[in-house]
Amino acid sequence: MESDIFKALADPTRRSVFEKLAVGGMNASDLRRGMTISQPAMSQHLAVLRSAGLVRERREGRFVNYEVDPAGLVRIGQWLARYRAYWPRRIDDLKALLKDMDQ
Amino acid sequence: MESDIFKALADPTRRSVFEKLAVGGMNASDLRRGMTISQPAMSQHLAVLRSAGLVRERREGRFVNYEVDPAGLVRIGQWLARYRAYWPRRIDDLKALLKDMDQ
DNA sequence: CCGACAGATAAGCATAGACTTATGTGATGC
DNA sequence: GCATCACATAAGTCTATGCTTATCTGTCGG
Repeated sequence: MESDIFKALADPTRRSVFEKLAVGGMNASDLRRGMTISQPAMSQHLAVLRSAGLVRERREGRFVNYEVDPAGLVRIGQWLARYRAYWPRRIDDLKALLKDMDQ
Repeated sequence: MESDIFKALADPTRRSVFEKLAVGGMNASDLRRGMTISQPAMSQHLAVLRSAGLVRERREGRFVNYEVDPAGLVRIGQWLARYRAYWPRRIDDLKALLKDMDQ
């Protein structure tokens, strides 16, 4: 079910790619700038993100513009919503938990 | 960073274990009921969920009671919140997206 | 048409991860 | 004390996955 999404996000390289795309859509070459990653590797990562519904592509001449696909995020949101019962009820509890998690 | 959490949830067996625990805390043996999984495998899965902060344990005699740890869910929520900008703004857009995702 | 470029795909390799069987550890009951 | 139970850990195996190099597809400028 959600395996593809969580698998896609389990890889740190793919998470950085996704994060870059979240700032703004761009093509595969632009995504590579500043990252030590080969062209095929990037292409493969994008394919994984794409089939997980986290990213979508749009052909633009000989470039392919990638952008965040909200569908993937919504799928995670839906999964998370199933466990709403375990979310800290009071703001103070959440704050305390976040403080605990920091260290 | 979040690799441990997403890796933990990438496995379908671990997601079912987590889901079971979300209904109510129980020990490792109870968790195995109805699942075709060896005792060591369960123990290993629980260790992964535990070190991802998704589950926590409480010793009870010779049993170990496992339960959902809200900290893990909150961490996912925090990650998701970073991409709030891509969440459908209007309810209608969300509904339409969910409808699209169904088929 | 052709050379250069953007990107995808193929095939091989090396490591990570999920399983197995065997054994270790600690609590319980007789 | 000792057998048993609940669980953890060790070590080995097999598959999945992320990388590499090499090659293919498709688009552009001349």
